[in-house]
Amino acid sequence: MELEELLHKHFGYSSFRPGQREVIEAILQEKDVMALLPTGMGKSLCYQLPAYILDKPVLIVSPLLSLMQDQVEELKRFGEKRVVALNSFLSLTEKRYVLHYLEQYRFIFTSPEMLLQQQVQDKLAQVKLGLIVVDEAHCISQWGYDFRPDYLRIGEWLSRHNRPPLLALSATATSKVMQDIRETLSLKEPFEFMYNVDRPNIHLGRIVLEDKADKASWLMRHVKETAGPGILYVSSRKRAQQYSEAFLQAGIRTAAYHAGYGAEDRQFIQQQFIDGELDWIVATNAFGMGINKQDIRQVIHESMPANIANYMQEIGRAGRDGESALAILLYSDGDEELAKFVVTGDLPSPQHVDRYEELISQQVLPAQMLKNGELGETAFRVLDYWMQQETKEQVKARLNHLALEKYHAVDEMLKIIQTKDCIREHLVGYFGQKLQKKPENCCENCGIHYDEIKKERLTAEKKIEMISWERRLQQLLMGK
DNA sequence: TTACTAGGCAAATCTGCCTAGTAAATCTCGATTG
Repeated sequence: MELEELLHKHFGYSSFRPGQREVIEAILQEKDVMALLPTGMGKSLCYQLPAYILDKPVLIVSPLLSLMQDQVEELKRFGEKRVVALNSFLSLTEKRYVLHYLEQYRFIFTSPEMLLQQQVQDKLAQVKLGLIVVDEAHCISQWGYDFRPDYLRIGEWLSRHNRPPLLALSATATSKVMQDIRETLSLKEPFEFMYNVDRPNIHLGRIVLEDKADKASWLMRHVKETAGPGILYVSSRKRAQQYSEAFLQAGIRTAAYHAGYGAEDRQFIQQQFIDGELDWIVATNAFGMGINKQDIRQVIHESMPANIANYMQEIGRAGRDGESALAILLYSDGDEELAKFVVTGDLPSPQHVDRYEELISQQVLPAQMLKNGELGETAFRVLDYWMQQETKEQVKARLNHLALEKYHAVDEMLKIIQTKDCIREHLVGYFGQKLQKKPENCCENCGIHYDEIKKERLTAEKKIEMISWERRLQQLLMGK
């Protein structure tokens, strides 16, 4: 049967989206694949279809519990029952059950942390997997070194046994991220597919303001004059709270979103935003992964993103429907200092390294440091990982190098902000690509007609109102 | 590095200024605690 026929049979689609066919063919030829596809372009189909063709279980390593849940539900909507999320949501009994019948599932979603548990590995060794997928593989690079070291351990696990082909999926594709993925996962001469990173329908604004207060008044004005849906990214939970309250007082349907909220609240806010019940989300970088909302019209950064990869991911959430969208980065002098502080603030210090070694030599568990409050949980996890890998001096050098890399990444971002040339060209160039064509309203330096965009927004708002009869009808039927 | 907050103090009975202390993002798992 042709691939198209299989696609139609299993998912009801008549044709592939760009990249899907190439990726699937490579997998079927038992090649390792690194596929860099924008979110919302059907990344998951790249493993879903092969799962049916290969007729063997597929293991998907996913960074977020919520992402796993979403994907499990999506597959269930397609009528697939043999799908499971193996994570800490399961009770001990459930986990035991799932592990016992593991080979009977077609799709097994799990976290890196769970994957590294001995009992899980033992069981997986007995299952003949058809494909291993590392979803959102940029997390290896973004989180592995200084946040979730288990991302780096995935590679060790993979190299230990005879594995099936591996598919690394991501939407972030800087050369450094790609290199980290290749190395950590030991991809064997991978087939690589990379989409065009440019998103011509997103206008790239950059506005330099005096200070924080200036930003606040600019934002209030802007948000009142233009329509959402939009995401405002801020640098702290507290500020997310403050802005969302201010917007609410101005009569704008807004919610704050950050990791300080529980899973249920976050799910609820996210759903409200997706359903069009909120105009703005004011969020920390916790918001975004796995969000598939087509009509986000604006993404504004109130403070500097830590690096270009994050920036691209965050603005890339706008305009998935192909309609015009606006990304605005607000900057005031010295913003980079705070960004640098925040991204390196959690790294263990050389003193922590010495202390760790001291405790080891005294035959005291290093976790004592954590109990004494000598350093935070993240810092300890990172320190503990590296101290098991390398000598004291190597770890010190590594941590120093990590901090320098992070500073450098902030500086690269700053260059984008400060450039007097085309911002789009600069951004695309950072990903090793060449800009094909400059769109209208390209970027701040090429010229953006903000007034026209504002008008467009207002018309868009009316359109939304017209559609809402559907919603009203639904409410009537539901008796709300 | 920055910027907000609490607390102390002067001078006046509420307010303002200064200083020291503190906090600033991302996740999962599992052990411990109230």
